[in-house]
Amino acid sequence: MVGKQRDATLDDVARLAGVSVATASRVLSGRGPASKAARHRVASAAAELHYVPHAAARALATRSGTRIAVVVGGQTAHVLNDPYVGRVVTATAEVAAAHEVGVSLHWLPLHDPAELGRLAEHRGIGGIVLLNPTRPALDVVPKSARGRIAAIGIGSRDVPSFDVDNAAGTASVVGHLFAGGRRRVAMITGAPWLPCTERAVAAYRRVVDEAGAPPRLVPGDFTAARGEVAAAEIMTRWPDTDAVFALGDLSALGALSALRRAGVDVPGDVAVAGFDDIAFAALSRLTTATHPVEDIAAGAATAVLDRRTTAPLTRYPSTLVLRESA
Amino acid sequence: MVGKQRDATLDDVARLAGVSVATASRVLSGRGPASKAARHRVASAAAELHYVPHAAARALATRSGTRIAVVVGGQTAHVLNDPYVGRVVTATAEVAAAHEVGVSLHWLPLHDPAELGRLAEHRGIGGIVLLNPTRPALDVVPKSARGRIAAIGIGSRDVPSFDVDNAAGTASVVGHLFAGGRRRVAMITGAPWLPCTERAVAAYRRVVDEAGAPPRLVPGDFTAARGEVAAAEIMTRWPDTDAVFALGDLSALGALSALRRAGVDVPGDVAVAGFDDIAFAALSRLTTATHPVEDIAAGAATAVLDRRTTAPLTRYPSTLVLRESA
DNA sequence: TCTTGTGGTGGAAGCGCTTCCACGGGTGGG
DNA sequence: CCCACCCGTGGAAGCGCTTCCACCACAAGA
Repeated sequence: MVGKQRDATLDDVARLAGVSVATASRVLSGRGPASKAARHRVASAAAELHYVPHAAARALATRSGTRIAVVVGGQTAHVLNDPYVGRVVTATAEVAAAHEVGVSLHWLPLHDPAELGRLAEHRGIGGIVLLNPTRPALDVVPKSARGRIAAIGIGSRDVPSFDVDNAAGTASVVGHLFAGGRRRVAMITGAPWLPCTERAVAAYRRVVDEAGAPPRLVPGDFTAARGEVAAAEIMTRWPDTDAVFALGDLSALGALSALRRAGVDVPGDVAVAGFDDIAFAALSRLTTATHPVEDIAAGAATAVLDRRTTAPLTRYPSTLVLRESA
Repeated sequence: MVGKQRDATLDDVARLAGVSVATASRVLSGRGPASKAARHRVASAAAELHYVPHAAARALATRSGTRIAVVVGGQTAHVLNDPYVGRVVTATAEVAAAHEVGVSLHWLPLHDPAELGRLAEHRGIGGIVLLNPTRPALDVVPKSARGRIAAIGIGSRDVPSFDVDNAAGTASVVGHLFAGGRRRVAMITGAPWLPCTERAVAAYRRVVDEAGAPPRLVPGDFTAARGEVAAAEIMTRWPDTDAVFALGDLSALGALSALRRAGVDVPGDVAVAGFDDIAFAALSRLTTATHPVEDIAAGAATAVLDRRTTAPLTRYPSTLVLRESA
């Protein structure tokens, strides 16, 4: 039987290494001075005992948190009520596990940063990952926590945040549409107040503009239901539309479904493309661009754990996935 | 500004209530004796100060964990690589947040319980939620943790676990197929080694048997890709099949897609039904039965937090959702 | 009246870690 | 050769909570 005796404590490591707990602590946490000799002996003692620091004790002593909070804005909540949040939380929980911390999920009204401030002050929280935060929301955290913890965003505009390269992804999809001979390309956007939507729309406008075509924009909200309705709106307003690009595969699939049901030949009459490359895109033969949600979330979680609050905007590449729909 | 001063500690509460920290601790944790008077004064003091116990300190003192671990069996991992795990983790993280704990996610080879035992012994873990565990896997936890923590399963057979009522759900769907006049109903199963698959298959057999029809079983694995292939297998082996029930909407959707692409009229020639009622089922007009994953996960998480390791099998009801595919 | 209980209580010792601080023995310069 | 000085070190004081244990009323039995 392995490990039947109690887990090794820092005391055990120190004793085995022949140093004091103070020294052991210093080398293991990498803070404070320590001679090469001490450093080495402590390290091997720790390895030998399979020492794993007790997260709770450490959190207590350092007044740091024991878990990282993933917070979703209230307004955004229903809109993100798709696998997206689940994927973020899952990926975060996975990197968290490796760092001896946990993850908790919070739905907060981000337009009122007070509540977020309260969360940041909370002694149990060691870091915060905000989904699509606004600038003031992101700013309130360091202020409330007085620099104790880091907060970084996923998918915000001009603040430290991680996200897919919306602009490039959008450009590649829309570009492909034109390259395929389409000329009247409409777009179903994401939730209008989200930064990622803005970026994507801007990219769409640019490509369409370069092609000398007029933009055809219909607001969306990432849902399949809205995609269905939006597709109908598009075909009513601009019957000669020959391609639809939806921000988010769910909406794209909704549009695809509505179009086909209306007797439109896809991709014959109208091409349809999405963004995200969710599992269902493959099944439905949807042309789209990838969105490495897990990688992004893992990056964000790692940054928060490292207290890298000043991380630059990090954009993950999106690659085009060609299938039958466009 | 709210809460700019440091969070209230048990000491503050005790002082305000005019009792010792020992007494305050007793009433707040509900353990040990306390007079009505003390009980009341501590309670109101705590309320007044918005006291929230420091999870890390408590965990340190009680040698309990600070997070609940969600573990997915290695063999099961790739098979559950769909939104399912994400939904479980998300729901768990949400109830965990209310209890001042976090959740971490672990992919472990459950056929070798040693690793799981190691996890159970780990000082940071306060409870374990196993996805589709086998009996030995579930048993190793209390043994390794010596009763320190609770482990409960989601979707296991005859052990304390939470799950949807697979049998009833399956029966209702298959029953509906027969009620609609179908007579040669095939089934695409889930991963064969999972208990939930067994239960569903048994229910399918029963209904088919009562209808005097022969069973037509093809193994599945919950994926859309497998659903596509399985549908083809079915139509080859039993060309007169007039209905396909797949355990899991992903497989059902895969089957639906493959069938239509092969020129089969659904639901005209062949009816297709699934199980889970995932978001996409609605979009594809798939008839299915609900699977309240979030409720189940929340129930499991709550049980673990309450250390209710001896919980009985809890089966959540599944309701039939009629749409166009069957 | 004097034991024996009670149920309620507070003091104090940890849980495992970090970190302040004082202290030692080596260097270098004067 | 002595005095700074500094690097490396260990002692010890917490972090906020739980819980053992001794202790104090009282109330009830003898």
